Amino acid sequence: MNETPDRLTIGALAAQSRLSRETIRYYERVGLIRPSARSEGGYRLYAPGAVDRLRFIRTLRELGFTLNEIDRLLGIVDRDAGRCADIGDFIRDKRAAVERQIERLTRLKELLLDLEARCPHVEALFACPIIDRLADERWMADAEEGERRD
Amino acid sequence: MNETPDRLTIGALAAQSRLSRETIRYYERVGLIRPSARSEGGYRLYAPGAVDRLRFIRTLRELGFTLNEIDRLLGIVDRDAGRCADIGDFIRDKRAAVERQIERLTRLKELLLDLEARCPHVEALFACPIIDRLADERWMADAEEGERRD
DNA sequence: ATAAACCTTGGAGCATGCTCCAAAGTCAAG
DNA sequence: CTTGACTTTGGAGCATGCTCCAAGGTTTAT
Repeated sequence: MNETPDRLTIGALAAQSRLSRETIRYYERVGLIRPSARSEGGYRLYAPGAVDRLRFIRTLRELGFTLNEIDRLLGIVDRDAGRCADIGDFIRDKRAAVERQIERLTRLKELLLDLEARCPHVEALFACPIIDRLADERWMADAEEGERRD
Repeated sequence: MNETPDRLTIGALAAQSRLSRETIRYYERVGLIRPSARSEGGYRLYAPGAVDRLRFIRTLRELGFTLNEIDRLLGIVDRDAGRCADIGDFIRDKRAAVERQIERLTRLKELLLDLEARCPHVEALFACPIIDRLADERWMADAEEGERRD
């Protein structure tokens, strides 16, 4: 009594989600996912929806979210009103952070495109003005409030 | 004989770069930055350009670059032909990764905006279709090549 | 009924990137 | 010339997110 189209073992889930078995078990330990059942012998069995859940987690990880932040968003997925405390603030802050990151990445992309165009001539690379000055306040993280100069 | 407008101590540099002294020393240990001089008593003294260098590093860190990747880009800054080996490939790959990340973040932003509009009514949140289905192939990391299903 | 392929738990180990500390020396202001 | 703020080195410790392993049980194909 085991794997069927709607009961994946951890290995099958790993293959479909492109995460390792170990990572899936690790995510279980920290509370991000649980098998929907166990076989008689104790094997974890997952519903097919677990594949989407893990891809959601993987995507957010690749975008720089911590497992803790992902857990908060999964609180919505799980309709867990408890984990949704202050979720509004969280979402607003995250959206703002994502917007800032998009802006910065866009400027970084331009720098990289500039560098790319100068390759493969190292001399030309060295002449890149942004790199040369290492200063472009439109791109770089700035001081923001709180900075005091002596 | 010490701090002047063009000879910052580590504390002043930390304040201006918004990194801690400890972090700056750590970056020195791993080769990202070096003081341009030392005082008689052994204090690190930095040229003002160090502020930009550290802001460059901080920005790239915040965008998800590893210290190792940052070191490669600093190889260009330092006109170090040695560290520039294969830099063209590196830049191309990075530019592509940055582009992909911008795309994904843009879609994520849309999800977050949707969720934000549904706040603060938890019921409405739970009704978010993307969250509900946890599937949006336009946004989610996908399988790509290499995935085999049994 | 046996082998190959899979799974279990528990715990150790590791890479990255900091962060903190103690004991001691340096510096600038009054 | 003392005091208090600052700095030094070296090393330990820590948070995150995996990753690997051993010893053993389960499944399934033959």
